[in-house]
Amino acid sequence: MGITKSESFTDEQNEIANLLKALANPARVAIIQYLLKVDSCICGDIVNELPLAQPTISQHLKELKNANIIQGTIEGKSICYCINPETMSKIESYFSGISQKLKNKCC
Amino acid sequence: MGITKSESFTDEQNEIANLLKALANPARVAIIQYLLKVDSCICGDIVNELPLAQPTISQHLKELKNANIIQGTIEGKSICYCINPETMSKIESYFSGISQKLKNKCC
DNA sequence: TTTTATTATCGTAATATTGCAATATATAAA
DNA sequence: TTTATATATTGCAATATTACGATAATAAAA
Repeated sequence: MGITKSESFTDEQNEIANLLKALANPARVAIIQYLLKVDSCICGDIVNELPLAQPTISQHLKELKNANIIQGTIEGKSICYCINPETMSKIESYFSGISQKLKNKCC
Repeated sequence: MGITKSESFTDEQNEIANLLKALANPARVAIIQYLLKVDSCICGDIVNELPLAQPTISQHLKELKNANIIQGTIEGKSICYCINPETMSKIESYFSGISQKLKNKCC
């Protein structure tokens, strides 16, 4: 059906799935890596960095923004995007929790 | 186009994206959580646990297996699935690396 | 106001994903 | 061998995602 049965799962399960979905694309991974690389926050030169058209980048940024993974602040006629450390930290906690639990198990 | 321009990105970027894509679904998040909860490794009673049909679960397990996030060993007439701790640890490292880098920046 | 630069939105085509019924396969038990 | 149990595969319908050209919206500069 192409439609995920979100109602069948917990809010937490859906939240994690949505966060990971926002990151689960090489272009968006590249955007995050670029945002990490540049010292200061950057704006629309992500378009010059990646081999994708401007509307495509804009769409990817929107998805990252919707998921609260990045945030953008208007700066003159351009927009400065940067990573939201809180969301990243939430994702990190999720995986470190899993790794922790796995240490006490065998397979 | 629905097609991701994978060739335009690095192997690492594609690898991370693929790992996250495998986890980016509430049913698969639920499967992972269930696998974490049960002490011993389990088999096909995931089907009884989740509100999805058996072929759907089987497909999700296949995706998790393809991504090396879980592994299954044949045990009699059933199959015992468990989480692959190495892959999980790889994902954890990726995010802890990001969080680490973010500590030295501001936005 | 007009121009220029920057980002967002719309519309659309190509492809991917999700879910399930039906069915196949494999293995143990009778 | 037949039957029962467990899992996988196939085929399909509904929906989602990815990418981009065209165009709109916004705001600074001329």
